This record gives sequence, C-alpha cells and structure tokens, in this order.
Amino acid sequence: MNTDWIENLNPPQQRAVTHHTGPLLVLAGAGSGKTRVLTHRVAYLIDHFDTPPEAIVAVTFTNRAAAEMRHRVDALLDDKKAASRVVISTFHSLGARLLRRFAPRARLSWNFSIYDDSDSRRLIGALLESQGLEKDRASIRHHQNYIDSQKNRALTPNQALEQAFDGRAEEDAQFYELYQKALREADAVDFGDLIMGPVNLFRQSPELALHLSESWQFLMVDEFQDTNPAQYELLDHLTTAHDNLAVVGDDDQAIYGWRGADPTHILGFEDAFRSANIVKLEQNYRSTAVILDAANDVIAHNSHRHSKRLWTDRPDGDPIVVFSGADDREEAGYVAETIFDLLRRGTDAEDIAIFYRTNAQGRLFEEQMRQWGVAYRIVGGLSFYAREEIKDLLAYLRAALNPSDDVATARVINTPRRGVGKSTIEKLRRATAVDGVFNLQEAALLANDNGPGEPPQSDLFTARPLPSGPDQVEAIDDIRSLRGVSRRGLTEFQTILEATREDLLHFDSLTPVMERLMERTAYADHVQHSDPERADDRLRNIGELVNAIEEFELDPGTPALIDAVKKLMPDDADDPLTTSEAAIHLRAFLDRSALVQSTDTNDDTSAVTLMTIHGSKGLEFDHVFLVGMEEDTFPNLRNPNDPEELAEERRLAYVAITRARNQLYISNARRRRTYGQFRNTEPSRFLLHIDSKRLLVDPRSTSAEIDYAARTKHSSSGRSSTKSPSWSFDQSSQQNDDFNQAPPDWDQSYDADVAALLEPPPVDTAHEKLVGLTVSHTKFGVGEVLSASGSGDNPLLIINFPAVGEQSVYRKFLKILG
DNA sequence: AGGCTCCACGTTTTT
DNA sequence: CGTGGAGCCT
Repeated sequence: MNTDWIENLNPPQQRAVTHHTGPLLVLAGAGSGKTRVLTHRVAYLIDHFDTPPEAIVAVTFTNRAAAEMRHRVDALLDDKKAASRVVISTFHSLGARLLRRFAPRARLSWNFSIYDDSDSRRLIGALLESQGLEKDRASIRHHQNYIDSQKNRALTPNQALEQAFDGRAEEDAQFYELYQKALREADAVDFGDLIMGPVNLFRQSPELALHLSESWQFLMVDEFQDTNPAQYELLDHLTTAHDNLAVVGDDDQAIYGWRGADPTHILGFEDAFRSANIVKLEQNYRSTAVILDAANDVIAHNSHRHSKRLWTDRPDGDPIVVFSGADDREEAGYVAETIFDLLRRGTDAEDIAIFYRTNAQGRLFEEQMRQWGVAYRIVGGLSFYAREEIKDLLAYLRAALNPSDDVATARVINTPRRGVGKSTIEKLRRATAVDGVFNLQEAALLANDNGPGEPPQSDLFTARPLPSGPDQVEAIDDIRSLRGVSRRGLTEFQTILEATREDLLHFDSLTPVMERLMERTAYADHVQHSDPERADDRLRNIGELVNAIEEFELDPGTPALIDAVKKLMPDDADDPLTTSEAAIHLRAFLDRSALVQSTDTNDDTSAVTLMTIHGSKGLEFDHVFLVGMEEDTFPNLRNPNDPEELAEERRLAYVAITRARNQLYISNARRRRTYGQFRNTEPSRFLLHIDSKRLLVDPRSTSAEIDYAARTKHSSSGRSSTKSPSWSFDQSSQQNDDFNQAPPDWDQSYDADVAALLEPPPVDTAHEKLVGLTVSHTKFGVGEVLSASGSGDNPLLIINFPAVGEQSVYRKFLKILG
C-alpha cells in the first residue's frame, strides 16, 4: 500500500480524497482537478480503506469521461486487476447493464434492442401512421421531445397523464403510453428507458435496490450539476442501504438544462444530505490568469451561483486573440491559417481545438482545414453508427438476434431492394395486429403458407393457432396471397436472417458472420448501384465497421466485457441464439455501438479537434479557438427573454473559455450564411463582457475592430442592453481576403524566426523562379505555382490548388511555403 | 414497385 | 444551402 501521492494534492483535494463514508459534495471549479480527486479517491478507498474494487461505482455522463477515468485509475493502482473490477460507467451504460441483468422483471428478453434517436423516430412515425395521425417531421419531433422530457423527469405514462393540465397534454401522455407499449412489443428500450427502466424496476421492487446497494457501497458521480431527476432518483435507489454518495460538480458548468438537468440537485445537496462533507476546490491549475479572468468576466453576469472564487498562481500569459472576419468563410480561413502556422511552429495538433456552438458550424471549418492540409478530427455530429450503411448492416444483425425488433426489420426488409414495397410492408404491419402474430418477421412467415383456406405451414402457427375473426383472417390472407416479386423478396429476406442466425450459432467470432452477411445481402453492390458518387466513402465506412468489429474482438479489454455480459445472462438461458459465443459478442458489440457516439478514436494520428462546446466539457487544450462569437449564434437563444436560458448560454461560454490552457482565440464574422442567405451579425455579448485589456485584436481583422468604447456601462446590473453599435465599420463593406498582407508581427508571441517565415520573400523580378514553388492562400489552401506573368513585385500567378483546381492569384495574396 | 422531381423546412446542445 | 418527404409518373 503506497499512498504517498497524497502529498501531491492540495489540502481541499486531500480532504475530498480521504473522505471515507457518508455523503460528500465536491464543488470543483473548472480546472481544479476534479477528475484527479475522483480517481485518487477510488485508489484511496482501495489502497487505504481496503474497499473491494467491485464495491465502488463511478458514474459519468460521457463515454469519454468514463474512459479517461478508467485510464487514470489504472495508472494509480498497482494491482491492475483490481482497477478493472471497479465499475466505471456512464449513466446510460449502467442503466443498460441493470436492465439486461433484470430483463425479465422489466418484461424484456435478455436480447432486447436499444433504440437510438432515429430508431425511436421511426417507431413514432409508424405509430402515428397506425393511429391515422399526422406524421410530419414536426409532429414526430414533438412526441419524441415530449416522451424524452417525461422520462428525464422520471414520469411514467400514468404519472404524465395525471399531471396533464389540458387536452393536448392528455393526448401526448396517451401517445407516450402507446409508444411504451410498442417498445415493449418490439423488445426494445430507448435512451430514456436506460435510466427510467431501472428506476421503474426499483420502484416496483425496492428489495432489488436494497440488494444492489449492499454490494455497491461507494457511489461517485461526476458532473453532478447535470443530473436530471430520473438520474437523481436512480442514485437515490442505489444508495438505499447507505449514504456513501460522493458527487463532484460545478454549478457554473451546468449546461444540460435542456435535457432536464436540475441545478437544485447540486445547489440543494447539503439540504438533502444534512451530514454532507463539503469541499470546495478553487485553485485552477489549467489556465493562464488572463484566460481565467476572461472566464470570470463572463460568468460574473450570472446570479444564483454557489459562492466560489476560482484563482490561479499561473502568470498572466498571452492576451486573448480576437479576429473578426468579413464573413463566416473568412473566419474559418483565418482559423485554419492560424492553426497551420501553429503547426509549422511545432505545436502538436492534439493540443489544438476548435469549439463552436452548433454542429452545423463545423462544416466550414472542416472545409478550410482540408484546404490547408491540416489533419482534423470531428467529434460528435453525425455519429459513425448513425450512418445509413452502418445502421442498415447493424439492423440485419439486430433483426437476426431480436426478431421482435420491428424497427430493425422494417429498416432492411427491402434494403437492398428486393421487391418488398410500401404496400407489402403495410400488409405485414396490419397482420402484426392479429393476435398470435407478434412481429413483422412472423408476419412475413405467413407468405410461405399456401394460401387462403389452407392450414398454416409454419410450425410457429400450428403451435400457436391464429384467430378466425373476419378482419384477422383477411389480414392474414392478404399476406398468404402475395405472389411474384414481393413473395420472393420476403422469402429471400427470411433466408438471409435464418442463415445469419445459423452463422451466429456456428462461429465463435462475429467477423465471419459479418462477412457472410455482406455477401448474402450483396450490400456492397447495393451501395455501388444506389449511390455511385458516394459509394467509395460508404464502402470505406463499411470497411471501418468490419474493422471495428474485428478490433472489438481483439481488444484486450473485450474478454472482460464478454464475461460481464455473460454474468448478466439469466442462469436458465437455454436459447442457443442467446448463449452462443458469436451471439454474445454481437450483444456486447451492439450495446457498445448504441451507447458510444463514434468509433472511439482508434486512429493514433495527431489531429486538431473540432467539436461543439457541449462536447468539450471536461477536456482541456493548450490552444482553443472559440468561433462564431456573435449574437444569435452564441448565445443561441430560442426564447430571447428567458433569463435562465441566457444564463445557461453564459455558463456554456464559461465552459468553453476555461478549456484553454495557454492561448485562447476568439473569432466571429460580420456576415454569416444561414439557409444559404447572408445575414449581418453583431458581436456576442459574451465577447463584450470580457475586459478589453485582456484582448488583442488581430490586425488581419479587416476593418473589424470592435467598438469597445460604445459598450454600455451598466451591464453589471445583470440586464445588459447590448443593442449598442457593435461593429465599428460599414456592414456593407466588401470582403477583403488579403489579410495576409498584415504585418507578420500581429501576434506578439511570434518569435523572429517565425516572423521571417511570414515575411514576403525578397522581390524577385525573375518570376519564373516562382514556378514549382508551394504556396498557400487564405481561400484556396495550399497549391503549386504553374506559371507566372506580369511585372513588379506582384506578378499574377497561375496556381494549381488540389482543393479547387487552377486559379489565377496575385503574388501578394499568397504565402510562399517553399 | 420504384424512381424521379419538387418543395417545405430547418439549427441548438447529447446519451 | 442541404435534406428528406410527398406525390407523381413510368
């Protein structure tokens, strides 16, 4: 037992780490070492208090945070085996695990599916259709939001109905009930159920919660400020037998109000747990003083905060660099160019990040990064597992493993096309309404029967006689009388599923199952044929899926995961499709892919990170580019008059700023394209809140100096009127894309060496010497000079830019790279 | 059944 | 601007 590292913690950190039993609230400011406290406490519980590792449960919100914590606990403990026994999990994975463990009690099979947002949407659409209701996008979104918010608030359909205050709310609650019933029939749960499902279990069987909490003796929760009522209730159940609940959070970083997070959980923790030990971590180890001060400038405008004073003993550091582009494209070009320069100066791309408010903003930066040849990685956005081709192939596997999963079945019953069109699917759906026909796959089996009047051929339906009411008979006969392509298509589909099930029984690994599925479905041909332009991309994605499966099976952590899955399996499981090795692999892989946002960056190449601010929580980077700092983009207010919404946006700005360790760049654009239309902008009030003495306006900001003098002075009242003239230039001014002409010493941190690089090379009248050189341009990226013409120090060059083709550009708009 | 064209609509933020 | 659904035509 070696706990010398205790010495390296500051006194409040030590108090938190050495806390043993009873409730603990750690109010941890940004960068104050909260992950450090959590991981060290895990180690201390094990090493000092001899706690069995499996009695410790640490819960996070994101897979990323869970992985980070796992990694750091691993590093702290000498006994690596012990480290892997600690339960470190996201709320949702923990919920999935509990639901699998107690599936029968939740009226689910062990192989239940997890529906992601798009699966839920399809289910809602199908239900609206079956109800003869409007099924436009708005309506689907409305129901999805409603159901999700009820689940976030830990309300069952019945409770929602009781609380309904008008007819509309009653209808919504009734639809929620219908949806839950459909989910159960599909042997599936959605994301909300991953929390609500276990909560319901514990409500019905408190002894279950008691039992679990006896073995899970120590609970720790990261980012506690973002817990919603359902998660809070889950924690409550899990602490039935004790009150060893340690929570870590920062009310200034509460950014998930829209997802039902309730700040009273953290603000009222000391009331809920009277004996709570409260520790405040107020020393920031991450950022320079300038960055921290800027963050405080912004967050100071919020009221209702836990009292807390974040400080640092780091030096001031460089001022925050501000750039205003003529438009959003120029802004992106500036960021890409600046990053390009940073990389040339030897900065590791891993230490650089671009944060934006909404995913859609990422596209422009992605484009520019590509033009400048900068390696980048987009986190979030369209998840790998949300791609059409990936969802299709996984749907086959889901449908094979869980025949009740109608969303998966419907997704691929006619993909690739095999003649099962809309009307056939509609017939199948109607047949599932017949008692004794439990799902689409069973309905499809009826097509193999001989026809009206004949007895059913399928064992399934001789063992389970179907009703004989006229409507039901008609629905069944509709399918029995299918002929031609539709019937052949259904047979083909069944054959594929059956063969896949056979494969799952006979292989020990998932990889050959996947390969054979690809062959049977001829999915690659389908991609090639249906979408020739993007076929290469999509085929590469499929390749990545195959790799992901292979890597998953080869991953040293997987055997432990598989073991864990096996432990969750009911003892009396005898269905071969449940107990076979490949099926168990599949179960584990599907769970992971449902709960993981993207292929967890296996690529070890160094790359610049692009992500939303929400995605950045808990992370830190040397260089942070906070972009799109304009009103209406950030803050992005749905309801401009809601002070709470504005406060949350402000906390979001606080989170973004405090991610930066050494250098923060803030940028915006005077015009931004939305829906293809240019729109004039104003600088973000958050930018204006930062004391201008901390800012250095980049001289390349074409005429875009922000008029700080024009700022209103009475903004500390908490209600700032920021309708003052914001830009000190004419909004109609033309875009000026030659900011390369700006003096190379725009950034004081540039050393002479770098300045020389940026200095235009000596005038060379023999322009031919330029031919063949590599140059870079703000808009077009990097290219090669093909020819030169003209005279003086600014010849016209023809340049081949890989990104955009040949362009004629004046010398002075270019930077010579060599 | 399937493919095509046209048009309406949208953007928070994530597990 | 881009997507995706509805509706029309083959």
